[in-house]
Amino acid sequence: MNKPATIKDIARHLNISISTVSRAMRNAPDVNPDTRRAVMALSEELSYQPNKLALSLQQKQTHNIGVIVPNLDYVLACMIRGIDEVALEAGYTVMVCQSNESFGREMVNTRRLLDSLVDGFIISVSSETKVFDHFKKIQEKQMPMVVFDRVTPQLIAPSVRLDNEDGGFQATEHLIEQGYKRIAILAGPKNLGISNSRLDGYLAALKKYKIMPVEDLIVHCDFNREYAYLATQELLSMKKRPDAIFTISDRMAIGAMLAIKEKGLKMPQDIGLVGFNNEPVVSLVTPGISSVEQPAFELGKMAAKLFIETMHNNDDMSAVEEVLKPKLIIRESSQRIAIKTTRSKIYK
Amino acid sequence: MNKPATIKDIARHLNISISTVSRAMRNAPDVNPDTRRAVMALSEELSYQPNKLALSLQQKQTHNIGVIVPNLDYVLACMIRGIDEVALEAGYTVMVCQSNESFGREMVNTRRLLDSLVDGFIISVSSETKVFDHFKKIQEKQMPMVVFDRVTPQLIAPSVRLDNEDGGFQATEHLIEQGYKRIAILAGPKNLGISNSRLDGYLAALKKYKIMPVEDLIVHCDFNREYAYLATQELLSMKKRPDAIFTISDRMAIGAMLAIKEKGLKMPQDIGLVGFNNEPVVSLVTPGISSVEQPAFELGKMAAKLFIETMHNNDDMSAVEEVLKPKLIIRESSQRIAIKTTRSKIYK
DNA sequence: TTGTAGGCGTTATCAT
DNA sequence: ATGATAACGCCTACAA
Repeated sequence: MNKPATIKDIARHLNISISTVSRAMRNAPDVNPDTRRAVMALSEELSYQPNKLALSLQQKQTHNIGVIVPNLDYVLACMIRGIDEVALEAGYTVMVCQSNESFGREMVNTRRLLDSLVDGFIISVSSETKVFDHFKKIQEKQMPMVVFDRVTPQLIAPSVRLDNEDGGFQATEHLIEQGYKRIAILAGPKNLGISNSRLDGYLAALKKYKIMPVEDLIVHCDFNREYAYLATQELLSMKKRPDAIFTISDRMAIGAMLAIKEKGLKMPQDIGLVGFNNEPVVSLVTPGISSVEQPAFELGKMAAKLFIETMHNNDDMSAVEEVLKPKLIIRESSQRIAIKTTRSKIYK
Repeated sequence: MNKPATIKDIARHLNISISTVSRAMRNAPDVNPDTRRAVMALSEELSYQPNKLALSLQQKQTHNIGVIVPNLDYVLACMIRGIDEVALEAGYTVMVCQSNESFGREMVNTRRLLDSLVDGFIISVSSETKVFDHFKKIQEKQMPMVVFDRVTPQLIAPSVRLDNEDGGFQATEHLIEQGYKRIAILAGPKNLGISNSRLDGYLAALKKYKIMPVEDLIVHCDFNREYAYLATQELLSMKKRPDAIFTISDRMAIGAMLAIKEKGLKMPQDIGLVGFNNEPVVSLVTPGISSVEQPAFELGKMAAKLFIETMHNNDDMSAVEEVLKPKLIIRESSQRIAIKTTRSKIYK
């Protein structure tokens, strides 16, 4: 109906100049209190809203942050909440785009946001991505860019990530302490950084306890339930089957659990199981699955903080690398010592 | 480093006027092929990218859609994927904002996007929201607005939603057909539309089979696991306890299941259970929980389609109301007739 | 076929 | 304390 009011309209109505209105609006020091009051009153009446586009065009910044994520699963959603929290506080609006783990989609989204829609990016790389030119374009434009969660050495930028190696270590050490001897690992795809780090942690734990790693117990498989299910079936049909499995994601843990149950094995007595992420589902299945918890919300907040800092700081921050510690949450699937103390807690 | 090139730069380099460059860029019909080639070549070389802000300012449209959602849970994430798919196709970029079920946050987000950042909205209302002024402001601005998933009569706008009543009906009828006699319902908060619709479906099914509804078996409780757990404990401690429970969300179903297991009752023999949403978790617990599946991805696509239509169509579309049918997925928790045929399917 | 001029809504600079 | 003017990058009459 009535198109939105502009400072021009206000100026005309009040018979003063545009610049005065603009000043009054922004609480500039040198403007007559009466004038300001008049301006405020009228702008209220016309329900004036400053036009962000014009402002952005003029100031060459949008106060938007582009967030590119591969999907919207539980952990990522938590992280985004964290990003959102801090960004809002700092006066930024977050634009979330999901790439569906697709390289092409990731490129399209990045390019779109790059077209003067955002001041910078907070990025978690799609698993399909092996070329990083579209992200490098961001850096060429001198735009702030923070990488989070899925960090890769191929992308030199300030980053926030979990100490994945420590996560792998904690999980494996826990299994060792529970008396498991032949511990297998379902690692993810070989090209994924988090996959290898968690594997490194696993190896480090074995080393600490002077256990020789067995090649057949180290299985690389895709990041989902079906593959984990199949891989576990194979593991369990070995002549010397593993007596514990560490999977580097909860979804994989669920797959493993299905195979274990099907085989008629009991957790934690016959076999131990530990997952990664501590998604809600692991506390809902029976037995509850132990899992390495990520401080996802915190991690998101940290990413946004780092972004803001990069924004307001002209120094090169690309060497900054925040690393958060995970925390192992122990449930029935891996706890065979002192079982009695945990039995009571059926709920939650 | 080098600030982005503009048509102005190109014009200067080529010693032609800005408008000619502009025309060449947009494949206008009346421009000399040679000129065009030259322009194209140079714009390539300078890696020219049109400035979206300037364009939006000039054309008064941004080609962005604001999507406001209460959270990023499984179902909503699917819907957003659907929205994204269609929007991208139509040349729109999606800006997702989550309100965290908070009224205040919802207002802030809406206002921010309203400030000339988007051309319109696709909205799912937060559960906390009881006043709709911030959304009405959208309509006052004559902006397209589509409501999806959580629809409310207080917001007159084109909408896409699930046939929640039918979902409630299907779930309840299924339980009746399986021979359950005293069927309880864990409904959500009374002020939520989807809650009441699913309850209506429940009542309709009872009516069809001439079963008198029992007041004590109709429980309103908050939309989460804890409350459902407590409510179920109460139900099970009644002298004439229900022999089946229909919960209007899967999270509630999980809560109910915990209470049922704790009580030592077996599903589906002693008691039947049906949830709503068909989230992945219901197929992972033991026994698998039957659940009403939403065509979430489709629903999202539909919402975006409706949005685009509203956009390109000046007619009043506020009466349009797309309703999609849900589909009951039957698992072990409710199937006590012909159990043998399902037993084989342990996996998936 | 091409160029000129004005405008989109805002701020910044320089006068007054 | 206030106004006039140019600029941000682009488009669209209208004129040449």
